[in-house]
Order: sequence, then structure tokens, then C-alpha cells
Amino acid sequence: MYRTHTCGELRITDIQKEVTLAGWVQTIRKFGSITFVDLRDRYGITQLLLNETLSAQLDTNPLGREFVIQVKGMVNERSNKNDQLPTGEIEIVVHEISILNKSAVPPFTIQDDTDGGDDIRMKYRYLDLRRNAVKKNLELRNAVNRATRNYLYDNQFVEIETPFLIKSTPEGARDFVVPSRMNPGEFYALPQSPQTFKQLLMISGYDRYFQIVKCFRDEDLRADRQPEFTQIDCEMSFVEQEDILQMFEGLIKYIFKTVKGFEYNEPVERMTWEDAMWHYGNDKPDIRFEIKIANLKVEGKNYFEGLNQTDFAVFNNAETVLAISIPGCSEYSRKQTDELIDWVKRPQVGMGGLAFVKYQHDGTLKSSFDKFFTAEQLENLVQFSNAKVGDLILIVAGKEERTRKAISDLRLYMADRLGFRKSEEFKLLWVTDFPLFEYEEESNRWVAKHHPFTSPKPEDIATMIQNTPLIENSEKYLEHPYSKIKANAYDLVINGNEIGGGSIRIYQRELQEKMFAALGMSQEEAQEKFGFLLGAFEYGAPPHGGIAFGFDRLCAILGGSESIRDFIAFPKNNSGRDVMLDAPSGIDPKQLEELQIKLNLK
RNA sequence: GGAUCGGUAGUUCAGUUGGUUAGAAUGCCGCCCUGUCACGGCGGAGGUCGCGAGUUCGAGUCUCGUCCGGUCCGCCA
Repeated sequence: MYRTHTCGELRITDIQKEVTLAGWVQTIRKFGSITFVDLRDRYGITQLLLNETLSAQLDTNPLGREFVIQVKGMVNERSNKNDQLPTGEIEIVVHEISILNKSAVPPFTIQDDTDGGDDIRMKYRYLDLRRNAVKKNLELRNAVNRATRNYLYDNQFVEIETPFLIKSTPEGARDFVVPSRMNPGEFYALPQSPQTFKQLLMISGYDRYFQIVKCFRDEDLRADRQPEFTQIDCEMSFVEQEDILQMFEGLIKYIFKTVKGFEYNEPVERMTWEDAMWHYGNDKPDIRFEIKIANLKVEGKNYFEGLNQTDFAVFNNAETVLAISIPGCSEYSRKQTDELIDWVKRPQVGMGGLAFVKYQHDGTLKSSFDKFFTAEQLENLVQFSNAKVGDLILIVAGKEERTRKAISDLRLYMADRLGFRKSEEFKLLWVTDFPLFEYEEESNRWVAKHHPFTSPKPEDIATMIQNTPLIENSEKYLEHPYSKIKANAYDLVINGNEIGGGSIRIYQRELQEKMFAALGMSQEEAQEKFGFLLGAFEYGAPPHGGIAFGFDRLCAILGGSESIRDFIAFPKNNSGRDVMLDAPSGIDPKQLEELQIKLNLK
């Protein structure tokens, strides 16, 4: 037997027990003739005491950090206790020590505050995973996994696996493709999501399905985006939007309760997509703090009447003028406001500048455009913006889309600066009523905002069926009836992060065909790509809908982190590489030959 | 596809207007130490300054290219 106990479990009540422990050497503290060794495993750290004889043995047979050892000894009460460790009241007086395996000197310290940078930690990820900080994250992930399964099993969901080697589809993200040796010149695609399979399962009558499943998208990466990632993929039959929202806010609350130990008792907020864009400039607003956009002027229309009564060209010439009032910043210095101006001028934000009004503590107003505004006009602007004493009102002006994004980014940036975004505070929000379509200027066609299986709102179905989607002039797309159609789609947002999204699906062939046509697909093409689904709709497809959660991101948020990488055991880097495996890599010419593939590298 | 920051000891970093032998901390090695737990003390080893050109009497430092990594924009239904 390698061990009788783990390194995390022995306590003062175990004194005098003869035990055998095995684990990794965390640290060695030599003290002349006696030696302390901290022995570590998954469960904790236990101090070993080596007497004079055993210590002397180390001279000929030295121990090092991360050696794997086994010790036999007796549990002893420490004379100096360590209240930082759960096992800190005891130590093992060792009789026998054996080295099970040696270790090279690790390239970084296996500690919470390791000296290793990201790069080297990823290269030696198996060592990084020994660190408590990362282990804690994987354990959290495991707890979320367990909670998810428990909740869904308790609600009669069945877990069904769907294939990874499937068919490439033109919609959405780029597919990862896999060549087929047995079918030369043909490729599988890895699924971006099991979307069509789960719909087929509904048609098969498995009316509550889920799967915690890997999905693949060949797009550029971010701190919160990996080429392969995990989703909690769910689908239900005979449901309306409200049923889905209830079921899955229940899931998230259950996860909060079992994993984080707190009850989320307040109702989950709801907001339409239009309201989210109007008040927050963003379809996934962070509502932990109450800063809303004041829409002074939107796409040429003045909502603040006073705006074009002045000679301020910046406002007068702009398509859109938006403001936010930041509490507690009215006394910002020149240097601080300059900083903010530089921030909005960065290419990532791309604004020409930033106007501001300080609503100072003495009640006076000081703006960066004083010479264009009378005191009264400024007063009105401040009132329109709902600003209070002590606020700094920040105003950006420009093209609608960019300006709205800029003010949204600025809102989050200021909130970060002021510490309004506390990682231990959680706010849930459903964003609903997304537009069904977006117009893509460059290809001059409609694309599905969510995906092409999303049902329009019932009241919009007639509009969808009666109108023809093709329009010649992209300038006029905003006037086309399709731009007004709302989808039966919803996103769950936590703290400004989209963690789940779904929709009620189309389940009638006619409507689905209309949708494909709207997206510019010919009937033949639709039949070729999605004939299996259209066919299935003819055999009693029930009304259904579902949702998918970004599992990695959910774990990261619960763990209070922005980056999902530390919640994935073996993540890829920014360029989609696994630096430990050094993948992707070239393959053997023989493999290429079998696949009948010739490389044509540029 | 684009922007931006970084690459110096095993590791994390500092390195001034371009100027003598490139430093610190930590880790590693050796010696001392019987109650440490971030142990302590003394000593030591450890560097192709990512790579390649260029400017210069002289480049870690400046310029260009390139590779690698981080963050962001585009992209991600």
C-alpha cells in the first residue's frame, strides 16, 4: 500500500497513529541535524520531521523539490504549531523514507505566487497544474460540472452525445476541418455547436436534452476565447421562451448556491435588446452599477432640444451625441481628463475626442466647451443627462455605431477605474427580443443575428413569409421590413459577460425555407446543406427551443477571473497553439499521401 | 488582416543622453545551524541581452527586418 492517508487529512486527533504518506516534496528546511520536509498532494500539505539519522542519509541520497517520496512514521503533536495549515498542529515523525521518483529542478516555483510567467507555465502546464491556484480553478470547474448535471438530471434531462465529425456549413464561424482518408478530397467539419443534432433529438421525442460538450471555431482568439471550448448545450420541446428562461435561471441559481454557497434571491432582470443598446450601448450590459447613457442626439435626431441652439460644431455636425455621468469625478484634474481624452482617441476606440462637464461640489458647472454654451444651456444639458453634484459628464460625438460602442467602452473603463466592478458581486440579466437579422454591408445580404434556426416572434412570422428578402440597394436595408423583425432569442448576461444564449427554434419547413432564402441561400443549396433537417421537419417536429452556456466562461466568472485559460486544464495560446505539445505541427508526407492532399503553402 | 506592449541569469525583472567587467531578487550548488514553516547566516556558480542586418570609434540601449509571447480592433451566427 502506497499510503494510508492523504497529505490533507491528518489532525491532532490522529496523534500516535502509524501512517504511510506519499506525495511531492514541496520544501526542505534543513536545520543542522534535523530536517523538515513539507509533503504535498492534491489534498494538502503535511510536515515531515526527519531525525538526525535520516537527515544524515540525505547527504548521500539527497532530496530535491518535487521528488516523489513515500514515508512511514508516526503522527506527532507539533511543539510549534502553524495555524496557516489545516494540518498545522501535527507532523509526521518519519521512520522510513523512500524516493519513488526523482525530479529535475522545476523551471518555476510550485507556489500560489509562482515566479513563473504565463509562457513558461503553459510550456510546463503539468507542473503549473500542481499549483494550488490552478488546482482550485479546476476543482471549481468540476463543482460546476457536477451541479449542472445534478440540476438537469433532476429536471428529467437526458444526456446524449452527438458526433464530432460532421458536415461543414457556410453560416457562422469558420469550421475546423478534418480530411477523410476513405473519401479522398472530402472533409468533415468539427461542430461549432451541436445545434442541428439537438433539434433532431427533439423531433425524435427526447424532449429534454443536454450535453456538456466541446465545440470548435476556427477564429482568432482572445483572453476569453479558445478554438475549442465547452458548452452546456440544452434543448427542450413544447416550451415557450418563458419556460426556457425559468428553467435556466434556475440552473444558474442552483450553481451559485451549490458552488459559491449563496442564494440569488432577487428576480433576474430582463431587458430588451433595444433598451440594452439605448441605455448601455451594448447587448450585454454590466448592471452592477447604475450609469446609463444620456441620448442627446441619435442618428441626427435631437433628443436634447438645446443641442443645436449653439455653435458647437462637434455636436452639431455629429450623427450621434451620447453622454454618461460618472459619479465622484467632478474634481478631475486637467491631467486626468487628458488621460480620458487620450483613451477615447486610441485606435481601438477611435473617437476624435471627448467633451466633458464637471458638476462641481459647489454646484457650479465647468465644461470643455464653455465658450459655445451659455450657463443656461449647460444647465439644461446637465439636467437632461440626469447628472448629480459631483459627477463628471463625459460626452462623445460621431457616427452612431462607433459612438455607441465608445460610450459603452468608456462606461466600463470608468467603472473599472472606480472599482465598481467587483468580482465577488453577481448580477444576472436576460437580454431578449434581439433582431432576427443583421444586414452585412460587404456581402450585401442579410445574416442571422443568432443563427438561421431561430424563430421570429410569432407576430413577425407573417412579415417574414409575406416579404421577399432580396433588395438591390444596401442603402435601403434599414427600411426593409426584415430589419424590424424580432427574434425569439435571449442571452443570459452575468456582470457584462454573455454566458449563455439561445432561442425558440423554427420547426416548420416552410418558415425554415423562407429563412434560408432570406439569408441568400438558393433552394438547391438549402437542400444540399440542410436537407436532413428540412426533411425531419416533415415528420412531426414539435415546437422546441433551447440554450447553450459557455462553460469555461461561466467557470471563470464564478472564479472571479477575466481569463478562461486558467479554468482549462490544457489551454491554447493566443495564436491557437498548444505550447506544451507544440501543436499544430506538420504531418508525415506519408499521411498526406494517404489523404491525397498536396500542400500549396504561400 | 490591423494596432499596441513586451523578449536581458533557471525564473521574475532593473539597466540613465549609446561609453569600463550587464545588475537585483528568487531559484540552484557548497558550508554552518535541533523547531522551522517565505527559516536564518556565509560563500559560489550561472548571460550568444530572441534572431539577422544596419547606423556608430563603440549598441542590451538607436533604425529596419524577422521570430516568439501578452492585450485589443476586425472576426467570433
